[in-house]
Amino acid sequence: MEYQFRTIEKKWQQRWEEEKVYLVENNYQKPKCYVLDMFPYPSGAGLHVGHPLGYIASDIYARYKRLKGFNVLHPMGFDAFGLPAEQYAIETGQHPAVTTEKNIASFKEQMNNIGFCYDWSREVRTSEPDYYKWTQWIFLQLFHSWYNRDKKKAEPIDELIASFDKEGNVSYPCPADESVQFSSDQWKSFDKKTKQGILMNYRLAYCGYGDVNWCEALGTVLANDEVINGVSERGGYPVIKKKLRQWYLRITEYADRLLEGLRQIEFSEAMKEMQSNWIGKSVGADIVFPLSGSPRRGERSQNLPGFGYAEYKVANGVNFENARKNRKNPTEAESLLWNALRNRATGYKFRRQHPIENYIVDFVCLDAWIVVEVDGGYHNTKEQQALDIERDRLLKELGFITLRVTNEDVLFETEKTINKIKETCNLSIRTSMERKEDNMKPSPHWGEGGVRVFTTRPDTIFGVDFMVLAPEHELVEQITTPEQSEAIDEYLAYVNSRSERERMAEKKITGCFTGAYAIHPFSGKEIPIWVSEYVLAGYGTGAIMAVPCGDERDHRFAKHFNIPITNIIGDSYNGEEANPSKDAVLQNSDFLNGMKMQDAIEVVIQKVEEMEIGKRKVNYKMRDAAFSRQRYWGEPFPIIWKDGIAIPLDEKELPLQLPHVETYKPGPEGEGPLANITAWVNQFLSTKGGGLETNTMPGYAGSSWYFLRYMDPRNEKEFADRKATDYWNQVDVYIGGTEHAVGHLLYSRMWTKVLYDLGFIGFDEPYRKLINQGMIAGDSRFVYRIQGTNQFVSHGLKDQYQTDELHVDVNIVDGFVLDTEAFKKWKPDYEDAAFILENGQYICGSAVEKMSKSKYNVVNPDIIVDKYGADTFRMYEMFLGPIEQSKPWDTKGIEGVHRFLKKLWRLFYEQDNFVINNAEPAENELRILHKAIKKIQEDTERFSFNTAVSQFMICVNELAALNCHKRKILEPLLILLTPYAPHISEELWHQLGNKRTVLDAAFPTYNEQYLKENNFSYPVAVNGKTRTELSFPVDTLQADVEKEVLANEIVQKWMDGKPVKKFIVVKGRMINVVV
RNA sequence: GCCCGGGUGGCGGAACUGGUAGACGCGCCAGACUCAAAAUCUGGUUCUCGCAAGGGAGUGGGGGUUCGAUUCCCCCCUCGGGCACCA
Repeated sequence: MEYQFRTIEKKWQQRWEEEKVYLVENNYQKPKCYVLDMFPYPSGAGLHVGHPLGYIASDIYARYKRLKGFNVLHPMGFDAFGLPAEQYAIETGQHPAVTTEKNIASFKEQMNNIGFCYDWSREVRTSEPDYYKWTQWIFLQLFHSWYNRDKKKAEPIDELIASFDKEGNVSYPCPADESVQFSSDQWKSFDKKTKQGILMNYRLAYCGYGDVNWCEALGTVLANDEVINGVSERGGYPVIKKKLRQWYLRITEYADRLLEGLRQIEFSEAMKEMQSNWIGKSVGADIVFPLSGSPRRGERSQNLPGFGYAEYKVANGVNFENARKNRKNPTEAESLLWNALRNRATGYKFRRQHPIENYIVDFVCLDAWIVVEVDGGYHNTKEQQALDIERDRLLKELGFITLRVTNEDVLFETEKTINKIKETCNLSIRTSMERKEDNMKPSPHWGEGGVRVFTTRPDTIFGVDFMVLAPEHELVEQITTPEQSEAIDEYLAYVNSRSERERMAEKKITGCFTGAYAIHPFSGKEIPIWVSEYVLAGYGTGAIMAVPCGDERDHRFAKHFNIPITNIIGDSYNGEEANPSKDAVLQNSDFLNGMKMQDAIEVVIQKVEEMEIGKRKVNYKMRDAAFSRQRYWGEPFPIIWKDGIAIPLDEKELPLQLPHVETYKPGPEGEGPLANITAWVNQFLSTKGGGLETNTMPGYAGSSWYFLRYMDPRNEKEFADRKATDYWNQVDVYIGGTEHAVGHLLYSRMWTKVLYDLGFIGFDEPYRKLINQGMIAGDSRFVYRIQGTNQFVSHGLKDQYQTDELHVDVNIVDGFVLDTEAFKKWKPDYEDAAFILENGQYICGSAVEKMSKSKYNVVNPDIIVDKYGADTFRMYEMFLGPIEQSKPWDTKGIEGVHRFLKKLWRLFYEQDNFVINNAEPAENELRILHKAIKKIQEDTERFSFNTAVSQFMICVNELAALNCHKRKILEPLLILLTPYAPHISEELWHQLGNKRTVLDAAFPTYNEQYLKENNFSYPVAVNGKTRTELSFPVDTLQADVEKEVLANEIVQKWMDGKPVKKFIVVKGRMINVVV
């Protein structure tokens, strides 16, 4: 009987389905193992041979664990919401639900063809209402929660409200805007809308405003990759940034825990690095460099007190020094008042002797915009009073209210005075809050006056030779001098004309001087302020202090623009190259001289904090995640908008179903298509008095928690039963591509942490171990058409002609040999193609490229399975190479694996005779078997499937050589093979007379005893070069070995009479004689 | 520009903690079977000098540590992948 793989495979696939062998029960008694694949987006193109790589690996592992006695959860589902289906709907009018359904059906058929052990009864689809009901539910949990920084966990928002009632927000500063401060009384006095506005600034799922890529011509919002060089990919229409109301997830609050969590999970080092780079934690300081009083071109626009230190130097000499001196010599009243105001004693943060414009005020609350002046004796003169009035007027123009108190007020009616200050602040903050509500954007942190930079190296502060602002920095417009105005405009126009990509890849140094100067906070030195595209607006403060001697880019910039470089590290800087060391000893650095840089960091931070010109700061690159899309095919938000307040739907009202629509045109003003369906939007109008949110959720909503749903997929009361989530717990092995490194994996980790914090599940990392599968690249084939003709010349002869290289469908090429008849039929154009052959064949050219339709190098697994069988396909994909490595597909190579299975078959059948016998196995046969058991078990455990397949081949080759047909050897071998080639294993297992499925057999245990060798054949090297082999019993004494080796003729020849210097024996490895 | 991952026969790859480099498979060559071909089987196959016995070189290049390096260290070249020039 021949190996009829297709008959066997179809038979068993059917039997397994009928007998429901893959049904997984929540059997809490058995040890569990959860093996998960990243579920696919069901695209219209179907699977190509690259997709199943990870699925086969996880399938093998899942089956292996089952044989090892585990209750294995190995489910599959579909990430069914998404843009392509909607795009397809726009183009063809077919509803996304219909095309998605169709695509899923064909995906499932392709998968089943390969023989995966999925329990389809647990299938989930993110676009099904009974699934997205719980996506919406989790969204509401996020909406109803905030992050308690003290406890480092999410908590219900009600607890925050209780705290506000009690003490305002003193304990829990607002994560969105630190300047928002209020007392318990104030909180209570706020109206509903203000309160909700403030709470929105704390919620884990919140609404804010963000830029989108808006294309007027297409009337729609575009994804980043749909925008190329500032115009839309389709049509090439201009794209502008447009502010739209958007939902966000406050993932930044979890930055630290996401970083911490990486320590306890088994992701590859590269993956962990990618995630921590994305989170991008850096520790340093924010430092403000006051602006020098150079003329500016910008108006004092918007009545903002911008650059508090302007003219400061001109008017008062080193005025900043004065402020510091004044602080050290306060009057009695000032001292008393400072003690009453400092450390937020009133609930407001006050600074003293703080410069604003060209004044130094006694006390100021920058959040409430209140200045407090303590008037002593000399304020009573007429001239002084006039000056004071003028000063108050100017400050008022900047937005400050000045409250004047006398020395007497402070000294004798202290409490009354303090209360007065507090009330004034209260009043002010309310109006400020309202202003904010109107603008819907956070106010800048006023009064810091100057260029605020973030630096991780405050120790280098005396090496600052210039400052650089991002071109987008708001100060650029305001500080540029008239002389530099034209140059700056030109530079900004240049930057504007460049795409992000171009700016990123740019090696050239570009920049422009603004004409303005900042003042060094310690030395008082003037520092030129430049603009350059190498500073990014979105990171840190969008401005840097440049230290050329310690930073490579700063150094190049300084050299390029001839900016003098200050050396603060002596010999450690050679004048040619920046030295970013932290170990050098500081020089030229005033009070830091002689200090090691590493130690100076802390000293400087303390100093700037003391001087109140900066503070210690932990900075993250990561931004909050935009969580809404202006699209139809996604989860609707369970939110109603009423009078500008977001009102969540009740849990009982979920799922909020997506309405059926006929067109997918965007709504007005860039809203999603749902905005066009007024009946749907207003379905709660009568009961709740508002319309529904018309955005939908992004792709990663459904995929952030699907691993939980598989545990209890049909639960109608909860997203999953707690008993089930406790049992199945973390995913033990998660397999998928690297493209999800920072998106899906980070969001999913965050959601898990939130659900854990809120007590819904018992673990806070979703995936214990992650395996990344590499891509399978296509192996393209080319034909060469002689230019201007329909003649094709074989690869070896093409250089004799002028030819065009054209992709040809790999499916009509055998190796490199083109099937010319099939080629003629391939496209009408080639019908009467002529060929110039070499040796009677047309040889194609080749190249390894990404597998894609347009390159005609896509190989469909169905065709391979049809020709060689699923078992061969599975093993071959694994045999190609290490799972995490990318490699090219080569259909030719599959023959070897196929031959292996045929050879295995022949151990059971010779022609039509079943040749299995019950004889006792010989020692060498047992050694072969147990060597295989050991190796294959170890390789499977460490996901080294390619070497395991090799071992199968070695094993079968050796058994075939011995003509071994013994049941006691072959039966365990079949169990071993079951995870890799389940169909043939099951068939032969039954041929051996077994009645129950091999899927539940027990994995054989290997016996070390059979592996023991009595003799070992040692390679003998002289001076490291192997010269001969000598066999010794493994337990021979070294002295005996030495004697025999040295007596050996060949060894003696190579020793050439020289004395032995060293004699090395590595037991069971090798022998080396050194002469 | 920065970060990550790779470079081993004609090809995919193996060599787990430094110990016989090239397992296993493809391809190729030779042979068997056959009228012939396919299929199958057997043997060979890193390069190089040599009829052979045997020698020499060899894991991208150069240097180093070591009795011994594909493996560890330094420098360079090169190919993939990613990026938000990350201060």
